[in-house]
Amino acid sequence: MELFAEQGVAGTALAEIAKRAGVTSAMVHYYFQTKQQLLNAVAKEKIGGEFLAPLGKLFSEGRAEPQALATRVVCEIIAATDRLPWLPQLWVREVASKGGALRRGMIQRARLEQIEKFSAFVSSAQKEGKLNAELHPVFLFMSLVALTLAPLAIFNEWPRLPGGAQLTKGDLERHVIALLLGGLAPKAGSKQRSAGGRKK
Amino acid sequence: MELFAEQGVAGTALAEIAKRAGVTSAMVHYYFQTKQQLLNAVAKEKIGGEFLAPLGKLFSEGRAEPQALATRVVCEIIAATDRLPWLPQLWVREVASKGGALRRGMIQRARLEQIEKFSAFVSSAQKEGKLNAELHPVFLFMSLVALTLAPLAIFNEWPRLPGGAQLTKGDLERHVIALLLGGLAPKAGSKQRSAGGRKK
Amino acid sequence: MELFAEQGVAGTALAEIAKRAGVTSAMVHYYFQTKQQLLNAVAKEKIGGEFLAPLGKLFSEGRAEPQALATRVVCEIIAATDRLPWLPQLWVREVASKGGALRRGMIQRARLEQIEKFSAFVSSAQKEGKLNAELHPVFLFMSLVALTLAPLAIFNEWPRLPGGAQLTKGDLERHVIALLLGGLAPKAGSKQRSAGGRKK
Amino acid sequence: MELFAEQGVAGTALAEIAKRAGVTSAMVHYYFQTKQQLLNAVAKEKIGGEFLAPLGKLFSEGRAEPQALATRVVCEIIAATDRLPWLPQLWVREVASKGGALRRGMIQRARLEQIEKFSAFVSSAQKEGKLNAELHPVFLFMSLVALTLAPLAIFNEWPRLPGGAQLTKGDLERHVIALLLGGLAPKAGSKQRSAGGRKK
DNA sequence: TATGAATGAGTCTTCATTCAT
DNA sequence: CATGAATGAAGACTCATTCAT
Repeated sequence: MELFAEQGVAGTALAEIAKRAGVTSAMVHYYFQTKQQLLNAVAKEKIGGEFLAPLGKLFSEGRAEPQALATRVVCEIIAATDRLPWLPQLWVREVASKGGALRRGMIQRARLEQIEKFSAFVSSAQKEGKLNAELHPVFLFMSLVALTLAPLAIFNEWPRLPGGAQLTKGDLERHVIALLLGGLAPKAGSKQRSAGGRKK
Repeated sequence: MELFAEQGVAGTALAEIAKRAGVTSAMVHYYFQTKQQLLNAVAKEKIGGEFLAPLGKLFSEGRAEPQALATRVVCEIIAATDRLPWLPQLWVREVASKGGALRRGMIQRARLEQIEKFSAFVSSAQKEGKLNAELHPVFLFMSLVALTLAPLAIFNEWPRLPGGAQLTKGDLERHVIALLLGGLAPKAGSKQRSAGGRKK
Repeated sequence: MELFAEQGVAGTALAEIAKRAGVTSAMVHYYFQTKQQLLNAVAKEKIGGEFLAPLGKLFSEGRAEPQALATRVVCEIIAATDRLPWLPQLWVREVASKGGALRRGMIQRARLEQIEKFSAFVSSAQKEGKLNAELHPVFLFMSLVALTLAPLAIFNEWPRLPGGAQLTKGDLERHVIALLLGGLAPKAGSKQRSAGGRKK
Repeated sequence: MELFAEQGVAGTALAEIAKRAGVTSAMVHYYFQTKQQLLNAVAKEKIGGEFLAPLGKLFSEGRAEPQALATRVVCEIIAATDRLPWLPQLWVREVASKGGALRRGMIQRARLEQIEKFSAFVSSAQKEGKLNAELHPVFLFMSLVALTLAPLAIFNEWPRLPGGAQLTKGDLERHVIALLLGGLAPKAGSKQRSAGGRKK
């Protein structure tokens, strides 16, 4: 996963993986037949088992407030990147990218298992007035993921800030939660109209 | 840019680009010396000139309210993807990805040209109490980009929703702006109960 | 033999044979040491035992008329392909082909065991005027084999005839025997002069 | 063609061909894209142009006696192997063998272009009583080819005969023509009865 | 007797790059 | 300015063979 994340699936030679594992590339074929199958196997185990599964539990558990749920989701995603440091990179490269090697599988798995539950929950919270009604349930899920994984993918090579400080995961977590808590809160009255419409 | 976005830089043979352009690959080398330089040149012109430059103007223009600025930035990014349909893909693949072919250049350029101005503006707005003080200026910039480009990169192949509806850019724009307007608003009271942030 | 005939010896992986036999490829090596030896062993048993041996008997048996012998040889060869459906293919591929895996062994075995007896018999029949004197004893043996096995190897995938009929082994047998009986008969008079002789 | 004939198409590495031609294997791909296409190209030119085409002419030319035609076909085939020494081997290996790399193409081409004309000619000659009526037109064509090419493929590595003499193409030609002239001749009366029928 | 694990050598194929023309 | 020809380096995959168990 490290190599796939760092160099992309296409950019990683099986021989390199084999070397890192202390074996020959022929042996990798012996066990996995093909590069794609190696990826599938290891992705299912690592991403499915150690990222999506725990995440899914949050959705299934007790019906918390949407705000609390979102907060926990963000924390869970960020915490997952401690266990799986390659996750953000792999996500942008192989899930978010067109033709990404994990895209089809992940989107389908994520969508079926997670998003529908989450969407339903969001929709009902919106109807109850507990959630900003202008948010879109599906995009909200993407937003959670994008707000966390994309910056993590980027700032891991981020140059020093002007002041010299380095960005931390804690900073990101606070930022995202702050943004979300504000953004999720239901609109007070009708005063705020969704400012800028699009032309096209 | 289309080919780079669809197949990734590494996955696109120079010969393919040459063919699409109606020339030989030897000629591409004649003008650009190397694949990387071709990429740099065309990225500078296309991304620098048609995406970052217009975006930079927004920051330099009149000192708007932060909320209004964020809204305009989001609209501008999404509008840019009409002119540059390959932008979201290229961004996730080659900017957001470790080792992405555009990463170094883009991050540096973006950082120098945009982020510092933007950060300064955000910081001062926070001090004036016009902006949620818990947000992080640098991450806020990333958030704007991630909230728009990442979903655009993903949902262009998104399967039909359960209801059968297809997601549109307009949906995304409304969603992101709604999230941001809420998230940017300064905290009203002490607890995080703020039913509806209000701008001062 | 089936796999060797269908895909050629070189084109058949030992693992495939092992799988078909319900064992591991390591075990095939345990018993046969090497692919070539496996082939030799199985060819000796199958081709030697079930094809060449019965064929040899015909030559050793009572001294029939050459015509009757040839007829019986043809019938025997064609009948053998009922028991050993892979025979024609294996013959063209691995015996008739230069570098064929069975070539050396088969040619030597066939030559020693069969051809000399057969040649002697043919020669003496020619001297007695019972056989077309222009035939060549060694080539006559090859002709018998080629006239039967080559068409069988080919027409097993032969496309439908124009009329839609499918060729059968019976058709072939009748054809070959008709050709041979005519060809073997001693020249009646002087009418048919072997038109164009070649020098080289 | 030499390498393909000696070692089979599957057994010949492109690198070997390239070496023989004094170029790199990458260059072979530059011109032919793939091994199969190289084979197709070269087979079309060599077999199609230098073997099948001249052969086809014989069939199209003046309506000779069947015997004369068969004689000329045999001579032409044998003569072709002087120009194309690899022909017999390539024929047994890649045309006659199941899964042979040239099989589909050759069978189709040969069948369409040659066999139907030839069959029609044979049939009509049979009806006119000029040709042994028990022969099968399609098999007769195969017989001509098999009687010549198969022995040529085999005896090019044939060990010395007992007497020490080496077989020559001239010997083969005389033998085949003798066999054919006898075999083609119409049955005199009813004397010769197609001896051994098949059981199955 | 049997096999799972392992591998070295080799195959086809791709591609950025070079260069003579 | 432009290109056809050419190639070295690399990559995925295959397979006969070995060996410890």
